[in-house]
Amino acid sequence: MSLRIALLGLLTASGPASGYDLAKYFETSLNHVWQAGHSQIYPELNKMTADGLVTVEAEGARGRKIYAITPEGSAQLRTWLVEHAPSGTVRSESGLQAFLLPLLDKAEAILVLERFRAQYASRLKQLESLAPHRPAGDTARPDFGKYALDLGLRQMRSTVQWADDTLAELRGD
Amino acid sequence: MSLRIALLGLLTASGPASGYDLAKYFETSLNHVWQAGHSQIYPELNKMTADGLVTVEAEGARGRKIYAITPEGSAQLRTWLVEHAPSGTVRSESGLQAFLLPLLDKAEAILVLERFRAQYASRLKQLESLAPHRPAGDTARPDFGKYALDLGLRQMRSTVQWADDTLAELRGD
DNA sequence: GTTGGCATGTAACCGGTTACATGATTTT
DNA sequence: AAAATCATGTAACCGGTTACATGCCAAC
Repeated sequence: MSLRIALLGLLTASGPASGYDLAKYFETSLNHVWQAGHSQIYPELNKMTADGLVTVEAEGARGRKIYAITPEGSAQLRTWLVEHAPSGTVRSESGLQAFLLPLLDKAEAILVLERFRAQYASRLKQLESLAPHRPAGDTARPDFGKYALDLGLRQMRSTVQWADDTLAELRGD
Repeated sequence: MSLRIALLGLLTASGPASGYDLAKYFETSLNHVWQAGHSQIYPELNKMTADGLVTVEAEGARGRKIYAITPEGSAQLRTWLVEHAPSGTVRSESGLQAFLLPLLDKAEAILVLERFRAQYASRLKQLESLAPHRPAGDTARPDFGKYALDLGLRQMRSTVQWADDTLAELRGD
């Protein structure tokens, strides 16, 4: 379900786009929140076309298909947003490593934490370099991604901060 | 893979336990980091037995099987912890809703955010009520879950804070 | 003319969820 | 005697990942 929603959301944010474009948008604007590769996107777009949520607006060179969201697609997107209570399931390999840290002796734990910190710091940097998605000169469409970006930044920062504090604690013992 | 690791970690943290016990530990100690239901756990324990990572130490009433981690299991757990760079994939329905918030008008966005805030606030409360897992009187084993709990608390707090700040912004406009 | 990016697709596999199924023991 | 909880399992399904496969067009 959520893949559909994400695709409908991106189509709304960007206007008509191809599967290829959408795959790229996943990598840039939506990457810290959801991700999907082309092998998942293309079949889904076909199903969504069959279900009337998107239409192939035009076909360009190299078999390129431009999809546009339909009114029914918009309606479904809106309904999901307003009605769907997001599932609370979390699966974080990093969190699992944090949980298991006490298994290691101090020196090893520090090494694991340093790798952890580096990974999140680089993701943070990446997010910081990401300006909210808005096509140049477009003031009509709302500022997509702005809130999610802020949320992502805060979460990344507190995660890096945790790693720093925990490293300091381990080193200080 | 990670399910195995989580099971090995729990067996290390708690000592020998049944699949049923482990399912409960998932709900309590590990819940904010990883989750798994019994239908996933039982088959996995059987596979892990076949692979020599755990053994059925004893069989109790009602077909209860007590599993213990083997040296090979410990080795594999340790290797994963030290060597495995956790994958950065994130899939957050909440984050997706945050991304899509600009689609809604102010009143609706506030409703969605309030639900969001309530959900995370209750998860935060739940985490706060969770003392780090340590069997009474046990000082031999390290303090499992302590770090992961701290990390989880920080992440929850900054998420709730984001919701509060965003609500304030929307209401102030 | 060959390399690289554009563009779409399929198939096998794996991990996780939901639902079904069964039976033993304890509590009320 | 009935209800709740303990305890283990299986099967169908679904979503996501990896790998395979193909062809077009532009730039060098």
